[in-house]
Amino acid sequence: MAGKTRVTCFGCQTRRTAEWCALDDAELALLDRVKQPREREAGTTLFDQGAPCAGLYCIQTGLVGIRKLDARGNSTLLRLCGAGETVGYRAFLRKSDHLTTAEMLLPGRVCFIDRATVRALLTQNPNLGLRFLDHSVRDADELAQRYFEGVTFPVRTRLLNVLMVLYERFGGLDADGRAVLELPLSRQDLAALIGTSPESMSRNIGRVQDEGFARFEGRTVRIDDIDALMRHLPAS
Amino acid sequence: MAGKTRVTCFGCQTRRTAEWCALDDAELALLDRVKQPREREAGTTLFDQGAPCAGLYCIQTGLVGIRKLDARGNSTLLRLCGAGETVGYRAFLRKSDHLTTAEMLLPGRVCFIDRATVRALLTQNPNLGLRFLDHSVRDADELAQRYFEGVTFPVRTRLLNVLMVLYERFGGLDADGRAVLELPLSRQDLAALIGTSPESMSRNIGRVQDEGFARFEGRTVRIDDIDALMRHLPAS
DNA sequence: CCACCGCCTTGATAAGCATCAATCCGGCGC
DNA sequence: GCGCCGGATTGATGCTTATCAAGGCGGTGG
Repeated sequence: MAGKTRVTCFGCQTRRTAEWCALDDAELALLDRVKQPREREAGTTLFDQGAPCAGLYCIQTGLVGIRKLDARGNSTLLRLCGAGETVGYRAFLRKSDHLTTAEMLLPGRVCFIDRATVRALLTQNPNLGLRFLDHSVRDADELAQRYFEGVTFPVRTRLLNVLMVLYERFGGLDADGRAVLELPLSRQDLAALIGTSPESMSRNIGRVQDEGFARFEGRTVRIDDIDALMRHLPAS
Repeated sequence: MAGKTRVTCFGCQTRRTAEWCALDDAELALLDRVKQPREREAGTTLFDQGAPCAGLYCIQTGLVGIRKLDARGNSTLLRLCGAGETVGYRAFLRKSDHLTTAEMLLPGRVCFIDRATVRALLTQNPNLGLRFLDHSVRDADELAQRYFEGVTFPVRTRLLNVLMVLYERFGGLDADGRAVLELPLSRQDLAALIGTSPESMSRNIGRVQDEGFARFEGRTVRIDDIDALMRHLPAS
């Protein structure tokens, strides 16, 4: 136990921004009792495309990537999920197999909540369903936006776009007050995130560097002039 | 009134497959009282991208296309909605402006249900929310699939794909037992539906004709060998 | 009938992108 | 150190697609 805090759902900071804040104390106690927290390494999967849905996964720390594959080995990152987010809920609500794979991109702690418990909580507390409804609507809106960008904008534009999105989520200012972003992704995952090949990603990174928008050193990105970058983006 | 049937929500055949089947008789009576049915011509819009959400639209007959535009005139058809479907619910649930435009592609009758009524019904009947949750999950799944196809498959494959989807929905067999599909869309809308230009659509139609998959005569498509067509599709 | 207009097609051209292949780089184990 | 391996880059090539431009085709209204 030494050095390993026992985190209850009550004390879980991320819960407040998530679906589970709809629960009352009794329901939360149930959730706390049955949840199965587990530390997971980067690269491991929470569930795999085509597998039946065993339950939900609530991310406490770390980063999860939602992937979609096809028979010929094409792979795409549909979205990134961070602390507080619950993944796997669509297959659960659909009552069918997972259409995607959830993979740990950064190590972290994830709680598993079995199907039966979720079903019990959902029937007992209608507000929980409404929270999932909110989540699903946001997901759908985001996917629509990504589809639109995917079929209308070239790779360079999508790259600049995703850089801004990642900056808002993972970026900050360095000691000199300059914008810095530590990418939580490999180049090939970055490519998969905007739906292109690693080679095209590499070339376009070089291109936006030549254009002076950003400097890439490994996984750290320095953005010299954020305003200039944003002016080059299409109105979103 | 002659020749114009007064359709109540009770008698509405399409309701049974839609969100509103969650309502009891009293709630249905309320819906029937406040709903505003209206015949709409092709080309008119139910709501426009950027406009505030006034309420929901329940399609009785006809076909509605959900469009997304950007400042530079790019247009994409995100999805087609037919009889029984309710559109505009995402903006309503998000409590913000519409992110898309809903346009009549075929003429038909659409009922408008104002915001206040929907909100009242939603708080009163938790099952209604769960129905919308189902709808939203299906939308999100479909959009994920479309995004994946959009960034991984070339136009020809996406065309064959959409032809099969449209065939399942609008197709049938002619007198000789051959598969026929009457397209409810212009060529440019067909192009917008798979995220390409009208020129590329035209060329790829010619190509699948040369390959013998289908024959296009105006908006009617004759598919000689459906099995051969399906074998050429990537495993979905 | 003719002019007009939108939709569709076709052609020519250039840009974007995937693919294959070779190379380079950094980390890790031996 | 040395070899190995996966990720990343770079180059060469060809396919795919967008774009611009021109022309056809089918309506509708004068």
